[in-house]
Amino acid sequence: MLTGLLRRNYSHLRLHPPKHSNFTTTTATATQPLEATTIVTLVLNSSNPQTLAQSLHSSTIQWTPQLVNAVLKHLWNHGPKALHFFNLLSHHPSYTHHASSFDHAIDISARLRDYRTLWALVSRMRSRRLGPSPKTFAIIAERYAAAGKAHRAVKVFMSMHEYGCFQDLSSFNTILDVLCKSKRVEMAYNLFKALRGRFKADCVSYNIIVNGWCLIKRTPKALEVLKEMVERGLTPNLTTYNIMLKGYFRAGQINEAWDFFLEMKKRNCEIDVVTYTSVIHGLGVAGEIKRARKVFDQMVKQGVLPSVPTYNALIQVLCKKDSVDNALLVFEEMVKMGYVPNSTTYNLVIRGLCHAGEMQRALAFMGRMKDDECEINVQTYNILIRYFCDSGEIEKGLDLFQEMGTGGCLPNLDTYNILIGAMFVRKKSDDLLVAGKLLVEMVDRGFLPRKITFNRVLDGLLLTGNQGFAKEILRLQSRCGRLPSKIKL
DNA sequence: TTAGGGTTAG
Repeated sequence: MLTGLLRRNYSHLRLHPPKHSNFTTTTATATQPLEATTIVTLVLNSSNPQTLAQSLHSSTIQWTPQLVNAVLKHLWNHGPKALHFFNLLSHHPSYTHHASSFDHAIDISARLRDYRTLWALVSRMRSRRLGPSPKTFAIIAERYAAAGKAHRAVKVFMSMHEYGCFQDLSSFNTILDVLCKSKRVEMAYNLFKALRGRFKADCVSYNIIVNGWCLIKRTPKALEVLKEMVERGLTPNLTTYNIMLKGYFRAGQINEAWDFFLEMKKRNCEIDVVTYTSVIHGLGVAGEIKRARKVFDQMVKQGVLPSVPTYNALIQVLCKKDSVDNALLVFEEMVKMGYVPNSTTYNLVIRGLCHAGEMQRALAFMGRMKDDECEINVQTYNILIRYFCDSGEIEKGLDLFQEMGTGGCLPNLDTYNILIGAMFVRKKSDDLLVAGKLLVEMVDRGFLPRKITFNRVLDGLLLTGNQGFAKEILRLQSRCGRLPSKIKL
């Protein structure tokens, strides 16, 4: 009965795209082969594994690793379906998976925290002599670290040789970088000190560690490592200096950053576009728009051409600290100069417009992305959905959400969190039902909601008299291992 | 996938 009620009131919130959706008109990835999006629709709509297998095994589809990888990429935000697709295709009579597709499938299982499937895939890969490669281990280590299992990441690295994959300096550097990027810098530094002799740590290894300390805003530590590097006879390069410069800005040490920049110039460092981009961004974030502009003009005079990221940096800080209209002037200027704005550029402008309350102009830019064949990504949708919801136009947010379901861009964890959060503002009982339905759907797609999300939805459903649905959610919460400690089923 | 520059909000 409950599902009937939901279907009646919220049919606009489709769980799956309709059979004959306007898939190709809403997808922005025009560079992908058309077939990939067609196959994605097929996989998303099918409920019968046998019929799906038949379709996938039919001789009309010319499978290539590129096509398989494109489909997996599209299904990235629906992990269970992605793995289902990968498995069905594993039984194809003549096609066999490429190593890169195995890497994708391993990446997806890791993100679902389905470690059993992950290691089963690694075994299959090995028995078919397709790997695992250092890249496979980089993926696995990164996912373990991102899931808060940094020790497992290190263990995986240490056991690589048991899978016929020998550790060398580059895989050592990879694990250091993985740990640093997940903010486990202390652990990375200890591993580095323990093994730097064995692997003959190079300039790259030191740069990774220096960057690690900078990422957690501990610039004195970064300087210490930099000194150590020199003492051991390694020469810092431009990358080292760019890391340090960015680190000062990130830590809010604007004067130190500026002095460091001047020092780099004085010492005739071959300052590059990355250096200038960091300075422009750093000054802008600190509110020093005029100085940022000056540096931008200066770089052109020095013969260093701005890049798309340079324009992005300037556009972002203008949106934040100046005005979106000035940012738009820069946007049009870059286009006139022959630069091709990327998704980030558009997203920055769209966010700027949303922030200024110009929702219609923001939507117009989304249309311009389509015209320019620029990929509309999940961030683009998330920005617009968030601001529509924040400004009380929840229906428009839901419309965009629905467009995602039928387009080539599936919602991610952020999308669900934004929308579920928005379902509480109107204090409408029906909204809570939608929140519950979104919660069910996100779990179905392999996302793990936070405990607080479950609790809020549960409270809401109980308060609005939806005891039945609340019970269903509670069971779901239990299955996800997110049960509050006090409650027993 | 061996290192550095745009995506995040209040």
